[in-house]
Parts: sequence; structure tokens; C-alpha cells
Amino acid sequence: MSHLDLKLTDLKCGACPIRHRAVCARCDADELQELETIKYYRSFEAGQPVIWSGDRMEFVASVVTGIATLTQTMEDGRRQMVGLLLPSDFVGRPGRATAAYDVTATTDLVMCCFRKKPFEDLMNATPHIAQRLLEMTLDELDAAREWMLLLGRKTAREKIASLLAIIARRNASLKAASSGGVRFDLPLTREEMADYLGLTLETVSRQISSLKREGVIVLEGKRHVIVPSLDRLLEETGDDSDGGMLN
Amino acid sequence: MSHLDLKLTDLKCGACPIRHRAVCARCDADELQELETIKYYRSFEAGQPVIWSGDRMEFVASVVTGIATLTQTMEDGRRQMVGLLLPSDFVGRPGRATAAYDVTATTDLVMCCFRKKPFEDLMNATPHIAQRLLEMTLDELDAAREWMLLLGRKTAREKIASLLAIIARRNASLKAASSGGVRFDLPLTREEMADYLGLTLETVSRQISSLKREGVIVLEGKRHVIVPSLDRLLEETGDDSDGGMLN
DNA sequence: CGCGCGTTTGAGTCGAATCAACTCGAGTGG
DNA sequence: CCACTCGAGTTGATTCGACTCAAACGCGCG
Repeated sequence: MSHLDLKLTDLKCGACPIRHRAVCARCDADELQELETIKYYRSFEAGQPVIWSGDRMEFVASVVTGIATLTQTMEDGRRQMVGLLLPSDFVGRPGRATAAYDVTATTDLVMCCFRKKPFEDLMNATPHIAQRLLEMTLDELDAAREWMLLLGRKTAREKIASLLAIIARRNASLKAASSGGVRFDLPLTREEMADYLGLTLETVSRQISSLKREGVIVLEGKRHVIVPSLDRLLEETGDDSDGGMLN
Repeated sequence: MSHLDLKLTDLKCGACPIRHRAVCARCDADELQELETIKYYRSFEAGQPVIWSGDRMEFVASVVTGIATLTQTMEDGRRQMVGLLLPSDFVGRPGRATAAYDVTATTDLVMCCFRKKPFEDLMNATPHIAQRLLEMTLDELDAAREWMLLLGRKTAREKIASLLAIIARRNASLKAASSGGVRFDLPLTREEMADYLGLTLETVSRQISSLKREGVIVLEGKRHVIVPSLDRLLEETGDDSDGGMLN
């Protein structure tokens, strides 16, 4: 951790891995300079809480590396994940004093933080930041609505296939889109997948076993997944065959 | 329809019922002038489609009066409502060419429309509009996440109680917060409620009957609901007793 | 009157939750 | 080195809540 930490603390925005996708994506050199002066990095170990719902939130932040989750919990302990934060995703709401959800690091995590007040001031001064934040928020809203369809109407098997497809697609966009099968590590435990999908962990386990038994996926250990045919997997998601061409 | 239409077509922004809550809320007199020149009203009768998912969308709009829904449909016909649009809510996404969801008028509906291109230009020129749109989008995202908890983790009874509580709360904020019981008309059919809640219409009907049988609600006809004790209703939603104080 | 639509109610089924036992692998310490 | 523990995951038996299929109701309307 300290290695990474040191390296990242020195990082100039211009060399940042999420430079072109995060809330700062549209900023020009001058604006980056401004951001540079108010930013600071924080690291979290896998499993650590970043903030609890209701806590005072004195910063907003971008995920630089790693994965975090947003979850809501009911009094009796029922839990629902309401957001999955990947590198470049933004946490926190300008203009709100307290966190609305629990934020947890599910892998080792590095965040690029801005104290709320200076960030808000900067946002009011530089439309590029506000524009980008609006765009990102609209994307998140679309993702949330897709997710609502999954939670409300999909079967357990379709939910699992959809989750695998989302992760596979994300990795496929990084690696070459080789038709010869996608492979990736699950960034979530069975229980976290259950919280994501509105299922129990037992049902998650059963459905994964079922997809494995039928050859839709191959497992190497518990976490590493191989998808021989992405088309075959997509058939199981219940979605439109063609990924629904927006924009 | 033509009566209403005529009246509204003449409406100056300054006298608009949603003036202080819609996307134009922060605009000053000059900015309103600008908006005035590019806006136009459209009316839809209850049950009519406003736009279909995938259609080219040449405008964005605010709901002035009435209620509209956003829904997603799977190939096999399963439907999930992903948004409920009340007066002042905004429809459409700047920068996107086609609609992502089906939009339907569930009651008679009047919308204040802006052709997309002029609106985008105006938005880039006037930060007040972009600021307000960001704020509204963040609110919608919060609502969507609340809804995800409902869809993923709540029982049928809790879902119905939550929906009634949402409508009751909205009406309570309009009328005086009289402790002596809230009353309102359901703006949705049983089937639309089912699409909202991720249930079947039969289950919706059964749960409403059950709440009625136990005196949590009283029905006058099929659509008019009386809630003798809002606290009693809130107990059935599964939510935290104190509505979770955000902001 | 009869038709259609939204709604209610009933009987039976099924999918996912629950409760419980067991496996597997990594880490610990005697 | 091996026994032990512990957490993550798997699998089985059973239960239960919501879905499905089906029938009937009530109300407005031509």
C-alpha cells in the first residue's frame, strides 16, 4: 500500500489514469492547475468502510483505482447495493452535508478527494466541471434504471447472467474484443453479488453452479470466470439481443 | 382539452405553476425571456403515448400538469416502470438523440417543450439552467436508489405501503399537514402500480385489500384512499421511522 | 340490456428464501 | 509438518410468498 500511496500522492493530474473519464475530463490545463491545488489522495484497504450513511461528508472524490460499493441497509438488516463505483466514478453530492449511503471499499481502493467547499466554489467558477458532472450523473441515472428492471422483473438466473455480462463487457472494452472468449476475476463475494442483485447468497451460488453445469461459464477457482461464448451468456440475460443502441 | 390548451399556450413563464421548481427555477427575468422564445406547449390525453423508446427525440420538456411514466419493456412483455414524472419533472437528455424509455401520459398531461438544439445552446450559455438540471438529476438518482431498495428487498405489502406513503407525502406537502388523516386519489391503475413495484396486478389488489381489511387504509371507490394514521402506514413500509433526514 | 374494462378473489404452482450441513482452501501456531 | 480454525462457498431439504390461471364482480356506456 505505501508504495502505491507514495506514487499516487505525487501524481500530476496530467498523468492520472482517469484523467479523460473522471469529473475533470473536460478541464483544460489551467483548470487542472486549480484542481491540483485542492486535491489529495486517500487509500483504503479491501473491506474497509469509506463512509457511513448519515456521517458528515467533508469531501467529494473520484475513484482512481479499485472498486467501491454504495449500499442501503434497512433496520432489520436487509441490504441492497445501489451503486458500484469503478475507476473514474464520482462519490458525493455537491450541496449535501451528509452521506446518503454506506460506501465501502471492496478491493484496495485509491480515491482522489476534494474538500467539499473548495470544490463547490471551483465548480461554480468552471462550467467544464459542472457539465461533466451532469453528464456522469445522467449516465448513472440510466444505469440505475437498467438496474431497476433487473431487480423488479428478472429471474435469479437472468440476474446472475446480467451481472456477469456487465463485468465481461467492461473487461472486453479494456482488452481487445477477442471473439475467443472473455475471462475476468469477480470483484465481489457471493454475498456482495446477492446484495447487488436482490437475492440471497445461496441463490447466487446455485445459479452460478447451474450456469457452470450447462457450460455457459467455466470457473477457475471460485473467483476467476471464463466465458467461452459471450453471445451464449447474453441469451441468458433476458435482454434485447442487440444491446439497445442508445445515443 | 382545447380550453386548457389555449390558456396554457398563452402562459407567460412568470405565471407558470412550475416556475419555481422546474428546470427554469433559477433563471432570472432575462433568461426567462430567452426560454419564452423557444418554448411551446403540448397536451396529451390520459393513456396516450408521449414517445416510444428508440424514437428520435427532437425535444426536451417539463411536465406542467398531469402525470407521466417512464417504462422499460422486455421482449417477452415483462414491464418495469423506471420513473414517475410529476409536475416540474424534466423529460429527455440533452446530448442524446433518441428516447431511452417509453413515456406515457397516465392522466391528461401538459408539457412545456423546448426543441433540443436551441435548448442545448441556451444551456451552454446560461449556467443557471445547467445547475438546476444537475440538481434535479441528482434528486432523481436518489429517488431511483430508494426505489432499488424497494424493488430488491421489500415484501409485497411493504411495497404497496411505500407507494401509498410516497403519494400521501406528496399530497400532504400540498395541503396543510393536518394530523387528522390524509386522503388522495390514486393516479395509477392496479396494473401501473404493479409495473411500478415489480409485482403482478393480482398481488397489488390482494395487498390493498389486506391493508383495507386491517384498517390501515380506507377506500372510497376503487381509486380514492383515506389514510387515518400516516404513522400506522409508515410502520408498514419497512423504512426507518424517521424519514432519514438527508441534506 | 349486454358489453368491456378494471378490479377482486380463489385454487394451485413454482421459484427463491430459509435453515442446516458440509466442502474447500488459506492461515495459524503448536 | 500437521492439526486446527475460520471464512467463503456449495449443496440439500423444506417452507413460504408471490405468480399463474381462472372465475366472477361492478360499473360505465352505447
